[in-house]
Amino acid sequence: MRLSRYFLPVTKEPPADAQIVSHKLMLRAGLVRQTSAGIYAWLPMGHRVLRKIEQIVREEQDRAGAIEMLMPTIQSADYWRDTGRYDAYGPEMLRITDRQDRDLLYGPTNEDMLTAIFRNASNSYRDLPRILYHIQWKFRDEIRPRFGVMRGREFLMKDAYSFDLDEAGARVSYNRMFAAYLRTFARMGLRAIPMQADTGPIGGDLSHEFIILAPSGESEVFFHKSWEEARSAEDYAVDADDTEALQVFVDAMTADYAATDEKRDEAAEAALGDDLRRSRGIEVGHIFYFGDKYSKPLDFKLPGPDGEMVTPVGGSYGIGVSRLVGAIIEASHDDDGIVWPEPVAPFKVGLINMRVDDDACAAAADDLYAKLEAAGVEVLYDDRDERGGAKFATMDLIGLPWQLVIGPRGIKNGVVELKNRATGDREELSAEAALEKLA
RNA sequence: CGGGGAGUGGCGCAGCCCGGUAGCGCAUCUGCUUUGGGAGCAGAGGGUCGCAGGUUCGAAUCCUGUCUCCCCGACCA
Repeated sequence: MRLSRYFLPVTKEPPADAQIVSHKLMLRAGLVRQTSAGIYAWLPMGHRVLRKIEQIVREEQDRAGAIEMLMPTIQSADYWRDTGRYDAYGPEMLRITDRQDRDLLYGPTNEDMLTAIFRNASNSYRDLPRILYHIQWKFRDEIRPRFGVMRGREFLMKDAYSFDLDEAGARVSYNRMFAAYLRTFARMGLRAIPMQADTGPIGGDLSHEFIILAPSGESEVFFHKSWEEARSAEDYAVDADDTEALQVFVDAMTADYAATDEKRDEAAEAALGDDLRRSRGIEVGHIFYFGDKYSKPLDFKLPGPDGEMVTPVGGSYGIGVSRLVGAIIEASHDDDGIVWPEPVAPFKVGLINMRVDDDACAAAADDLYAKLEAAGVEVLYDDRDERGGAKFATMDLIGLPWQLVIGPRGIKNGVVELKNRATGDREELSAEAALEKLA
């Protein structure tokens, strides 16, 4: 993409409304624009990041055996009346009336609808277990939206729903999602810590929040120092179809203490002593088991293997996709701007032509741009008629992992400069070598 | 929802108290010079001051109402 033809409104100063660093940077780097309280338009650059994150989530859901579908944003109130949640949900749900005076709502979640759909379309225990998911916009009329996309009213969420014959089966589905979540966040360059969370009226231990450590986090969290170690997706490699191995994995990942403020265990913390860490955290995912909470009121029963009717049990599993954009920036930035982890970066390379009016420079940059594109490298080519300093500042702000600089100085010596945004390391090398390194 | 604050060119702000017909920085456009970390000089364009009513000869400024946004708190992907 040529920057001269792109839509990337970057600014030196953020609007006064923005408080936290990710919100400021998202506005300055031209990722989003606010259109109402807690509602955002995703500009081209932000949209690319959102899609990258969404795709990683999708791949890991698929790997875990979940099946993608898509449900609507607008739901009939009847789905919610059938589960008894229409009156229970409260003002956070945006209620709408259509021209026939039918009650509709903008979905804040989809348990009610999906359970009804799944119930009507499944016939026996052979249709279980299943995990279905979709990635769709939600609306929750938050009392006070804030922190940009971190607590918006409209947000993109991946929500999955499992259906199993019994609790033992549900635990397997739960474990699949548990492992998938750790891999998902690790692939985005995030260290997410699974923390015991409230299970509500169901009880049990099958509820975890996945927390990213960041000073701007909304909740205070406490954990064993072992979670400070960096981990990659490979550290979370486990065969989702190997039930036993999966349980061993989950047990290992929940062995070390980690709790949110609400679930603190003073005795456990005292036992940790100096190994206890405390931080602020951002919740990027939440998984929980809810038993027959929805299948029962919907009278969802299936003939079991022995001919007896069985009420399936389920869980739901959410990831805040749009929130992750903010969370990643909170976890990865410096004074100059965003530092995108490569897997979620909107472009891999920022190609800078230092002197647009220099024929040799322009020719070399055009050539390298064409070759990068041909090699399938996602490259943003700054071909604007700007001074070098302005281009460097823009590139640092938008945080692409690699900056490839072509200027008269290097051209003279037959080299280009490659800079790593995260480390600041620069090296001079031939255009061919740079191409090979980036392709 | 309770408490606080703010709406003035794209962004950040001043002007309001002490009414007299809108200003500054950044950004934008043109020209010249410049060109490896947000250039300099000269010139130019762009707002009628959230909206509605009222007071007044005259309202961005005073009064009333209303809408929107932000911050703190209780709640949450």
